[in-house]
Amino acid sequence: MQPPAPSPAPARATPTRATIADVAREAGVHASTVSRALNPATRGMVTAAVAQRVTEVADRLGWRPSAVAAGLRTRKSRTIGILVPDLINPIFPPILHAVETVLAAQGYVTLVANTDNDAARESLLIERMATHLVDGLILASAAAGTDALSLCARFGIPAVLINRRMPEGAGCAAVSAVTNDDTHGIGLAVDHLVALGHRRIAHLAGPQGVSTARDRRAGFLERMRHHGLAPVAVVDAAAYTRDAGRVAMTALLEGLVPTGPACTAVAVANDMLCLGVYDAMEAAGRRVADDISVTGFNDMPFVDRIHPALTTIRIQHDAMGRQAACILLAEMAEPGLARQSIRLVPELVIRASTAPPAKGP
Amino acid sequence: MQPPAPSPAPARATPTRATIADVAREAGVHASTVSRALNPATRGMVTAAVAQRVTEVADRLGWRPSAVAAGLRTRKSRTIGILVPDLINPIFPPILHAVETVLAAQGYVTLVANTDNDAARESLLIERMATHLVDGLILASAAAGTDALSLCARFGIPAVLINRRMPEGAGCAAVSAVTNDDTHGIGLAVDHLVALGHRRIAHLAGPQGVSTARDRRAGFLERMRHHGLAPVAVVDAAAYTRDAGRVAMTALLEGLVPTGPACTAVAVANDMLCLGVYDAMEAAGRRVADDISVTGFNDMPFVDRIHPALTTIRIQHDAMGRQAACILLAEMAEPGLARQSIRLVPELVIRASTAPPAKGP
DNA sequence: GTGGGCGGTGCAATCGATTGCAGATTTTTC
DNA sequence: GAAAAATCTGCAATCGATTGCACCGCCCAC
Repeated sequence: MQPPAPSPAPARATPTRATIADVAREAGVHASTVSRALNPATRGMVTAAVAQRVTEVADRLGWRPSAVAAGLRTRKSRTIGILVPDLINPIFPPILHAVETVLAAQGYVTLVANTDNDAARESLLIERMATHLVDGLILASAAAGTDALSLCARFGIPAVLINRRMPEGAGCAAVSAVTNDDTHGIGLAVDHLVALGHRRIAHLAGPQGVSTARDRRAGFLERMRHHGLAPVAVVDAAAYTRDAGRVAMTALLEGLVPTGPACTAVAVANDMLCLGVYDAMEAAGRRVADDISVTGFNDMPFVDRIHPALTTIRIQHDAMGRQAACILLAEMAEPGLARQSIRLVPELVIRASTAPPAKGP
Repeated sequence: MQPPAPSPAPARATPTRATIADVAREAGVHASTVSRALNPATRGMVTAAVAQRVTEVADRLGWRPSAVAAGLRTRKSRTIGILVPDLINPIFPPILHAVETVLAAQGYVTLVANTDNDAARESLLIERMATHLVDGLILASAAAGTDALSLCARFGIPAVLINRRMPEGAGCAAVSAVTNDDTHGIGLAVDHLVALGHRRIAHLAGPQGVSTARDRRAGFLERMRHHGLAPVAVVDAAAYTRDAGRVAMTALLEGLVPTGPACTAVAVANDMLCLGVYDAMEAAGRRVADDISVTGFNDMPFVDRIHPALTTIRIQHDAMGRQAACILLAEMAEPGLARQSIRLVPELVIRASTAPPAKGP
């Protein structure tokens, strides 16, 4: 553009972006001065007039900073990685949205990836993100038997867990976490069922590799004991998926798992599983609420519209995302900061999937 | 680790990653040789023995390439940006998942961001991604009156549209797109309703700024004409949200929009709107299917479990994501490639929200 | 036996921005 | 009015990997 060279079409072939050197030349100052003038943090180091002129030239030339070049020098990419076990599960998008909103406001960009609940894939993704020099990592995919945390430590990447904690043993104090009070939450479901008059209650648990499943299972048993009740049965689903829920519930209905007398209610570990529970009950000709009451967990979007509308435990998606993002920002700014573990309190949402037990035949 | 220096804790303070220079020194070769040995594409340029030795040393030192440094030199970040209007809408996660799977297999990492249907935010995000030197962009957020495409052109970033096209005028030929055949799809819904015996059919359209809404609206009108029917009413929702659907349907039910005789069926532009339609009908004491049949669009997850189960148009989430990713990869590799526009064909899924019209009173 | 060819390596420049240091200028202070 | 301090700006090194070019041997051929 500036040298009207005889070369045919540099304009089209290479829309070469202006660099800081171009701006410097045009503004008649040194590149370092341009850098200082354009960086809000260092603007104060140059004369107002110079800053003004440089800014104008930069605008005119359409200069955009290269995060890559800056990142190489500063070892900061202004990029945060987020690992999610399964984006298809509707509880994650709202959490992600909150995280992204907080981070975007601070000028960060987010690298989102699905682990598909696969530890190997998770490791690969963390390595790749390390390669891209992410400044921090938000892990919603924590599970037992995973290298995630040790990889982060090895690469020196600050991390915050969200929704799921690490298993107790695995140096859980080493990393901050924002989770729900799952124990308390499932207790609310038990209380509600008991209050309705249920005594024969089963638990459909999640995959025991993740903390939400373990905590809810333990919380269920504890709260049942508190009420002086013995659980009719506890079945573990293989994954937090609709199909795993269907399979587990089918097993429960067909007596394929050791159970006491037939249950009148089942507290399910998660809403996604509940969809499968509904499927299984429909297939078996049993009616939700009328025959067996069902409670979920998460209050994920749209479960108020399924039939019958699901009684569930509402978690604080938004607060969870926000808090995690804030903690991560704080720990990135000051790595020595004490780790914190925030437990958000969930609430019971009563809808139509729970009802008093049918009077005995 | 290797030099047991007296300095207190370099291990903790700076887990300095090994660089290519460290590997070179340790292996007794020049850095450029290391680079060639470690890059699969250039491995052939060095002796097998050297390659072997370098690889071993790199492993031993735990060397990881710096995508940032490489990116600065090569002007390729191996990063792809994806812009989504609203991640909360469950049709996007499956699409994203498909895109991510294809790209991850090629070693790319994805930068996902929500535009929240806000043009300014979209521009900001594109600029930020340009700053991070994304190699390509997948835009699911295309809407009229947006700078997205011109920004991409300015920054020289290849882009592929997905789900939504650009408005006809705006140089639509300049960019590839993978979309649904929305016109055909909504026609299937009309055909189905007509076959059930409906004659008084309304259309609840989406926000007319986006192509899916425009095409479905046009397709609806066209197909009605084909059947020799005049639409009872056409209402535009303000956005593709549950609440906008409720508002629009309420207006329709209360006769706030010019309508002919009361409708017996409404073809809705999208499943998310349908949730609001159900809300509005419930509030007005009208029964879905029994009083008014409802069809959706997208077959988003879980609409088979709402009550009554939604009759809708199924789109090919997975194929859409895959194709878009493949096209983008191809265009990145060969920028001169002719643009292509792929139109996927949707299918009708009949469930319980549609029924023959009630016999007149 | 000498020249050409070629495969393998090293050298050094490069990508674009940042930053410690030093020099130049101005301002403040006694 | 001179010395000291404060303020600006330029210089050059740096971050880590890539790559065009040159060079060095070695092999083969004539």
